[in-house]
Amino acid sequence: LSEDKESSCGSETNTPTARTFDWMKVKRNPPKTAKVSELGLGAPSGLRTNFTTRQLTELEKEFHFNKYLSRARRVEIAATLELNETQVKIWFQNRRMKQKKREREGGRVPPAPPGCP
Amino acid sequence: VMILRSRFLDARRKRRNFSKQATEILNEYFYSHLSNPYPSEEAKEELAKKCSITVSQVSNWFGNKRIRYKKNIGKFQEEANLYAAKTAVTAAHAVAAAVQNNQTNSP
DNA sequence: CAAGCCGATCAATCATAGTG
DNA sequence: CCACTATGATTGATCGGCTT
Repeated sequence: LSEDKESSCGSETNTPTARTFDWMKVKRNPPKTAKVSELGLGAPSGLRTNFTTRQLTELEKEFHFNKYLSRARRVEIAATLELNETQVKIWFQNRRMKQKKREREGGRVPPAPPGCP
Repeated sequence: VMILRSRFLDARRKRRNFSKQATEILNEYFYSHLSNPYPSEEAKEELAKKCSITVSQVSNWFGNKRIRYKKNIGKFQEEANLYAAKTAVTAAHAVAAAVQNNQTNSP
């Protein structure tokens, strides 16, 4: 027993400690937002889209109405907000997770024990 | 696009650094599992309790730590060695205890 | 087989806390 | 007091797995 095993490293400068493991090499593919199909579309691929306040407000409004979107509704929203259907879909996906996280982390600690002006 | 970065209303972002001890616990786990620093949900809950923070905060901490670590491994070399040594000592103690305990026990 | 969802994670960024 | 760095949180988007 006792042996240490470096899970798959090919060329790590064998330092006693701190080797290079696979998780350190993970690289995500760049976002494929905005396809190249449309000629000269202002949306440069590989960039995190910055939603405008208007878009976020509308999405939020819709979310309170429906937690899940129908295909038709999604197309409508996407067109109105000038976003891809995928972006709208992903937004709702993330929004649902966010809400769940809040609910879970919800019943928490309102008590302000130590000093709290 | 101008200065719409307002992020109006982010009062909740009144960040507070974790206690020195909490950071100590998180780093110990991180460096003792450097080959796979992905704590399970159960491990996160345990760490959260020990650190007196939420599970989400534990997740955030590991997420930030992993990204920042691999972004500049060299910058964390010292820290890595420090904790590696620390856990090594703990492991040694455990092994020593195990050996003593196994003297009369063989599989 | 393709599409949507979930859960976890990534990666870039924001805003603040800490240090010099 | 200010510049610069360390760090917690947020979030659009990706990855793998499972379901529909």
